[in-house]
Amino acid sequence: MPTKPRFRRRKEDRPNEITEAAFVEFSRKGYAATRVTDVCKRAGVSKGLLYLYFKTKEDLFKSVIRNFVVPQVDALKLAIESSPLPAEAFLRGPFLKLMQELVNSRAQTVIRLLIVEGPKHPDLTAYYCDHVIAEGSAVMQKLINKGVANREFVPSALQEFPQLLLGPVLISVVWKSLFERHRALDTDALIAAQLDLVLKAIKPTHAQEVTA
Amino acid sequence: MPTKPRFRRRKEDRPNEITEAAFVEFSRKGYAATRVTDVCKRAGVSKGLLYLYFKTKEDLFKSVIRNFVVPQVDALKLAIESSPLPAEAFLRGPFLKLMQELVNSRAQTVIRLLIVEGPKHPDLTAYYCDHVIAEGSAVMQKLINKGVANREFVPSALQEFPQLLLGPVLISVVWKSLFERHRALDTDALIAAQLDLVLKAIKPTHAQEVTA
DNA sequence: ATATTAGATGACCCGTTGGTCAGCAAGGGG
DNA sequence: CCCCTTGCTGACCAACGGGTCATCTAATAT
Repeated sequence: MPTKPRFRRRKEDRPNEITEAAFVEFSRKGYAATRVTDVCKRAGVSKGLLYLYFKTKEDLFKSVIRNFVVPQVDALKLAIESSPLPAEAFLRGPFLKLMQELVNSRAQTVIRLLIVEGPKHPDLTAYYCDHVIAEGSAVMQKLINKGVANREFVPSALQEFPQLLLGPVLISVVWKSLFERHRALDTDALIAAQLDLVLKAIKPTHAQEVTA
Repeated sequence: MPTKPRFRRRKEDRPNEITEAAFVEFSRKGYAATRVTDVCKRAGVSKGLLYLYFKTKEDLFKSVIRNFVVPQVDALKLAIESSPLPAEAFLRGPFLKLMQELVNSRAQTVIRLLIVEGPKHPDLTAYYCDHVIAEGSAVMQKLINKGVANREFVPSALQEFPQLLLGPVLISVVWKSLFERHRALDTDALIAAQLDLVLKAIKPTHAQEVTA
C-alpha cells in the first residue's frame, strides 16, 4: 500500500495561503515581532517554500497589505460613484454604514498595520497615500461639492477637509486596539454622531448668504 | 599633570539623561527597532550603567512614557479647570491653541508611540487609559455640559462623545508620521475646521426646542 | 518502469542584540 | 596620601530569527 504523500504540489494556492497566514500573524504581533517561522507553521509550509514565493520578510508584508487594499478600494470607489442618491441621503445611508463596517472588518487591522509599520516602508506608504488616501479624499470631496452645488449644503471647510468625516473612524480603530477591553466605546454611535453634527453644521436651515 | 578623568559620577542626572536619550531613539525607530546600545551611545553612557538604573528595555520604555505623560496631563487639567471663560470662547481660544500645539510638540511623538507600542504593554496602556483618556474626556465633557447648562449650546451627541473634538488631532498625528513629506496637510486648519463645524452644529442660532 | 523536472523540506549558518559581570577608577573620608 | 566605597565600564555570552542550500520526493513525460 502506498503511504500518504508527505505533501502535495500546489503551486497555485501557496502564495494565497501564505499571505493569509501572514495577515493573521502580522495583525496579532506586528511586523518586527512576527517570526517568519510562525507564518510558515500557520500556512502549513516550510520556510524554504515561503522564500520561494517571497524574496524577503518585507516583501511578504507588502504583499499582505497590497493584496488586501487594492480590491477593497476598487470596489469602494465604484460603489460610491455609481450611487444616484442625493448627497445627504448617501452620507446618512450607504456611507455611514460603510464607515461603521470599516471598524469591524479586516480593514481595521490593515489600517492599524499601516499606521504602525508605515514609517518603516516608505514605498508602501507612498503607494497607499496615492491610491487610498488621495482617491478616497477626491471622491468624498466630489460628493460634498455636489451637495453644495445643488444647495443641499452650504459652503464650508468640509469641502477642503473631507477627511474630517473619517476622524471618528480613526479614533475607533485606535481605541479598539488599545482600550477595547478596558473601556468600551460604541464606535457605531461615535461615527454616526460626527456625521450628524457635521450635517447639522452644513445644512442651510436658516437664512444664509451664499457668497460665490 | 592629572589626565582628564574618563567619566564623572553623576548618580542624580543619569536616569533623566538616559530617559531623554531613550525618548529620542524610541521616537525615531519604535520600540523593537531601537537598540539599547544606541540609547547608551546617545546618553554617553555604558550599557552596564543603563541596566543599573533600568531593569529591562521594557522598563526603560515605560519610564519614558510615564515621565512625559504625567506632568503634561497635570498641567493641562489645571489650565482647563481654572479658566473663567465661557465655553465657546474657551474652545475657540486656549483649547484650540492647545490642540494645535499637541500636533507640533513632543506629545505627537508620545501619542504615536502609544498607538504603536501600546498593545504590547497592557499595564502601560491601562495606566494611560485611566489617567489621560478618562480624565481628559471628563474635563471636556464638563466643559460642554457647562455650555449646554447656560444655553450657549444645544444638547447634542457631543455631550456623550467629547472625543469627537480630538478626531482631527489623531488624523494629524497619523498623517504627519506617514504622509507628511509625500503630501502636505495644514493640520492647524484641519483642527480649526472641525471645531468650527461642531460649534456651528451645537449653537442655537435658530428657533430650537430644548427638550429637558 | 524509468528519467526528469520542479515543488517542497528543514537543518544549518551567522549577524544581531538584550542582558551580565568581573573589574576599573572617581572622589570622599580618615 | 591611601583606601574603600560605589558609580561606572565594555568585553562577553546566549538566544533568537532571517535567510540559504543540499537534498528529497511528488508529479509528469517518455
